[in-house]
Amino acid sequence: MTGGTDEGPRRVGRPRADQLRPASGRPPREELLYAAAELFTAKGYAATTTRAVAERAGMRQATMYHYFGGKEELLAELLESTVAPSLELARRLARDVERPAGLRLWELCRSDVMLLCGGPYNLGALYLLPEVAGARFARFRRMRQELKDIYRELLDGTGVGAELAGDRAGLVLRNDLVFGLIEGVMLIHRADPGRPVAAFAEATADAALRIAGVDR
Amino acid sequence: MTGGTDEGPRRVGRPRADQLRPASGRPPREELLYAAAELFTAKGYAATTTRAVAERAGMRQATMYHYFGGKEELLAELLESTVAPSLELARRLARDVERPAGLRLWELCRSDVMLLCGGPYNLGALYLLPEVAGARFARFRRMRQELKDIYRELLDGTGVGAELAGDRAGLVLRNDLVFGLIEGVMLIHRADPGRPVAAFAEATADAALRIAGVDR
DNA sequence: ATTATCTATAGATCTATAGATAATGC
DNA sequence: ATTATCTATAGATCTATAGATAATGC
Repeated sequence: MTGGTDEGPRRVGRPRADQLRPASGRPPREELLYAAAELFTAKGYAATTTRAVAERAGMRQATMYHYFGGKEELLAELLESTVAPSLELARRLARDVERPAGLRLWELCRSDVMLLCGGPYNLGALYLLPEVAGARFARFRRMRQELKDIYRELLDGTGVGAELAGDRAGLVLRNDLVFGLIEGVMLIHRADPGRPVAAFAEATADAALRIAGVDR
Repeated sequence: MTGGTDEGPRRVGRPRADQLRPASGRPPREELLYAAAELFTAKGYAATTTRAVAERAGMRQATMYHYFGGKEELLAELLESTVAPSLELARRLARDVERPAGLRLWELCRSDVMLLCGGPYNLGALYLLPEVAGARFARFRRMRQELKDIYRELLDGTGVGAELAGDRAGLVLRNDLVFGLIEGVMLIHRADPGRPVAAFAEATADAALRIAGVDR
């Protein structure tokens, strides 16, 4: 009873107007990223205003600029922080040459679906935004490309490459189909957001391997 | 030599400023739809201004309002006119009970990919816009839902339903996966826009049936 | 002194409407 | 008279910056 309730966090800086600070306990920078993710995925990037992001994060519009240079920086950071863990796993799987490539490809697909659909908001929808093609997001696209190259490496390792008898275009096409299914998984998740994500991720990874023509 | 060159089209109404009218020969309403399709698919809906649409169509911003009530009306018409031919084919295929369901499903997938990727601009990208969830586009979404129901009807008819032994959720999931692949086909097309579309459409239809678990 | 916030606002849009204008049609 | 267009603009934004303010830290 005497102890640690959070009545006064003793913060540096001018207090916020009203009781704007949200109860989440997240630091402001993170709170802004969460707010941006929710709004960008739900309404799109261009349709989301800096005011909407800031106020959902519990601060006034101008205060956002204390933490980020602008809207583009928010999206860039969200994109890169989404693809980063996926790329990390992919690199690890690529080195793990003991296990069959088909299993590793399946695992990568499953994990990516979890990542894109499993969070509190649907990060996968970020990949569908037309703005991602913009120059500001080149770094994200480079990371995404490296990830895709690992998909191809794994697909090649399954023996599909041999089956296609050196038909390079055919291999690239299969990889594009697999990668496209995963990248667009949000379209499927949206159709029934209530479906348990873990089972959905496995089913989607199964589908990806069926597309690939791999028996796992 | 004497005859019908198009020097003076004798148009009603005030002439356009400068030589704004484009050489395409399309009527202005259609020209606006083309311009909107190009811009919406390339830059997104919210990021496209009415000025950009109008000027690409060769007229001043305000003139657009002579043909359309606003931006939303442009997108609604584009969405509906894209799904309409697909829905028409789907209805025809649903009635054509003589042919095996797997073949008909394949044909529907192939045709949808052609429709979404085959045109001069990539209509498929319209389906990825976050704005499509908006209330104004309910009619499009209803049409899209009817199309999706026919996908399921055909999938059910392939015998996958029997194989899944009345596992309704499993059937719905497979259909979501198939439909999601087709709906997101633009993500795959984007990866290599130069690929010949006809062959790409067949390969994608093949992939869809592999996802479905149908042997065609 | 440093920090996190606020208020206020300049400047740049963007949409939609009002009303003028310059053709053809009758 | 009708039509297709134009010019001009009101009103509503939206982004990013300037500069004030109210805390803590030393």
